[in-house]
Amino acid sequence: MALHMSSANPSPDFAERLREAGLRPTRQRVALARVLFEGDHRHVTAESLHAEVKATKIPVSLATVYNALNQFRDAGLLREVVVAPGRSYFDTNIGHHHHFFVETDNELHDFPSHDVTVEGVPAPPAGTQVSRVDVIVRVRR
Amino acid sequence: MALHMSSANPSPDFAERLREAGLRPTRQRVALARVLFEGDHRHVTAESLHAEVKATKIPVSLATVYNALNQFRDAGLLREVVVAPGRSYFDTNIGHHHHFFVETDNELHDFPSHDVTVEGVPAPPAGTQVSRVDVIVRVRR
DNA sequence: TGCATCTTTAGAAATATTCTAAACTACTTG
DNA sequence: CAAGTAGTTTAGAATATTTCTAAAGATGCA
Ligand SMILES: [Mn+2]
Ligand SMILES: [Mn+2]
Ligand SMILES: [Zn+2]
Ligand SMILES: [Zn+2]
Repeated sequence: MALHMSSANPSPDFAERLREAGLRPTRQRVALARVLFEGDHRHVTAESLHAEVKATKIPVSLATVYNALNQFRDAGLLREVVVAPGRSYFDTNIGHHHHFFVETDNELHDFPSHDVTVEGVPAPPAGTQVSRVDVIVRVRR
Repeated sequence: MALHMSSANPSPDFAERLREAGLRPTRQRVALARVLFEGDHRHVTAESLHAEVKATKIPVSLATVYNALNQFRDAGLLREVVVAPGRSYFDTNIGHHHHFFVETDNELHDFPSHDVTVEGVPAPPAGTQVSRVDVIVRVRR
């Protein structure tokens, strides 16, 4: 019986992916990319990612985690989802989708947007262009 | 020619409204309620509201503004809209509506939801109930 | 290998929000 | 209307998140 391949990463050459994004593949950035991108899609906070990477014995400071997350986001490798004051998640799923946010336990779950339609939104304010539409469905237990 | 009445406040008895919400109508809370509720709908931050109320010569601390905003929100007098890390707005419009967020100048604009439909949202995670659906249309100049 | 440039880091700083505990005030009851 | 009490406000400290600084370190190119 064959092992499953990770869905989105047939050849996990993280150094190459970073170079393509215009970022030097440093030890810290490669370690962060590996944790972020080698498995299924994730929603991480700076703190949670920092804890995970430190557990792999690669030395990395929290400032570097913030730097890298902001750079990855600016390069289009991640998107940022803000659900509550002081609760910012970085999302490795950069395709079109929306979120359930379970307020009672601070969990974020994806749902695909291919079935979701947001209709009837009026024209944006004069002189502006839409950059993204976020739908957050807040739920509680 | 008659003066217009403020749309939502035919009799602006703020003390009474606070009592109905289970809050003692203290000098600070009445002053905050007046600024928040006497005109049209508003989107304020704790800092901006603090500055406004201090300008009316009612002494009020920033801690009290935070306390009051959280209490007003918990009482259903306000809702909170989080658009970016560290940018939380309190919204005096508690009816169903959604927002344009102009990222380039941190402005929040309402749009009515009576024309907006969000369709195709899957069933929420098992054991949870939807408390609210937020649609934020992010735009830039 | 040498060098310029970019990156990482510890620690300080900035920002936003909450907490503490003491002083104060609104409502109740006599 | 004079207590009494429970709720409220406050300054300042604390917490939490994120960014900045400047010095040391790593990367990639010649
Ligand atoms: Mn950021
Ligand atoms: Mn809050
Ligand atoms: Zn997601
Ligand atoms: Zn609004």
